[in-house]
Amino acid sequence: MELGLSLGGKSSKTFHGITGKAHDDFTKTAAAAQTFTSAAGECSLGFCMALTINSLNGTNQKLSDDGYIKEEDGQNISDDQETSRENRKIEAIIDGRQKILKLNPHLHLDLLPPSPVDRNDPLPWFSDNGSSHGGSSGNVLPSRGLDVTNSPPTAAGIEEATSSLRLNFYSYNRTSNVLGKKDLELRNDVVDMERPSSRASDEDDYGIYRKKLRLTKQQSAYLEESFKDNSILNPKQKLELAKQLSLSPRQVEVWFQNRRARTKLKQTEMDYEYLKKCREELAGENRRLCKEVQELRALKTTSNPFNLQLPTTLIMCPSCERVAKTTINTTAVPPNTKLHQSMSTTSRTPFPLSSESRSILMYPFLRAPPSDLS
DNA sequence: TTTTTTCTTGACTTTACATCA
DNA sequence: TCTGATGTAAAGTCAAGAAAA
Repeated sequence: MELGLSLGGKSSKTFHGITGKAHDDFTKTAAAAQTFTSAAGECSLGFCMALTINSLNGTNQKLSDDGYIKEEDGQNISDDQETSRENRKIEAIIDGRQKILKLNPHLHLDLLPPSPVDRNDPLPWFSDNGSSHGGSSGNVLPSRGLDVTNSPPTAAGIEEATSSLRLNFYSYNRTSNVLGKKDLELRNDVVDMERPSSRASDEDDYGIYRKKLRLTKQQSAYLEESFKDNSILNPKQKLELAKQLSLSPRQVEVWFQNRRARTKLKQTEMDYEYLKKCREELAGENRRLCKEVQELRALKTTSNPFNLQLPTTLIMCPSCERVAKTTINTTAVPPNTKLHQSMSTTSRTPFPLSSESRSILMYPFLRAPPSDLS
């Protein structure tokens, strides 16, 4: 079987990307798309789209039991570039299908492969208060299948369901990367909707558009709570969480990786802002002190007119830790001498010094602030 | 109402490191 | 002790989709 994409209802080209189980579903989709086309008319979107399904035309792959596309003879299906180009339009079809659902909510579509996870297994928030999360219909998990038969879904419900539906819909074997043993185990055990790892572009090797999953608010909230408890999951916790949320362990792992990275980024930004503020405060303090030094120097010049341009020396008594400024070399004056006592008691400096000014004299390296601080 | 810009976030690749057989 | 395989965190990045302008 083969899917054909018809744009404008005039041309029909083959599509190799989806076969097997999806055929029946897409038969419905195609019919619905035509219904949609006739209902909405060609004028509404400027063009009309319909998906039709042709017989399999020598395709070399089939859909495996787990919903993944398998190659039978090793030939890469992406070789058909023309087909790949057509595949890019699948996304538009999906969007169109959403519109179809809005027009005909009783249309039943279930494109998903059988899920190993019990769809009726309630999420924790269900078991807590029994309330369903917003937008979804009852106990039908938004990330599992799309059943629009029973109750007309809301727009949000459609979006939630279809976002995950796309994820399942586009699942296939990861052929571009080497799979680790654990990956294979996870895929076999839990993962039924693992998406391709290759992200060389927004379309994969088969030319199918990658659609981005959006976690529901409930899923995000539950992950947030888990992150508060423990920002790093061990494999067991990861599997448990994935099962509870009906996500793949890989998705949970990626979510936690991103969460850690973005938490760290926010923390770094906060640290930067704090340090920036400290720097500004210190720069202001430095400017104030430099200004005071200038004032003191000016005061020194005016109050000591006889201060000649003689070599000066700052000295500090090792016993009393008092500073003296003199034009003679008194560093060799031994303590407890008359000269030392005279310096210590009467003329430590040529002018009175405040404690702050003394400290400045003791640290004469304090000069004008660096240019980057001023 | 439509278009453009910005932000959020799910997912990917690469690298480095730890552990184990 | 060395080596290769494996798993995973961190850093950087891309891009879809939502939100804001």
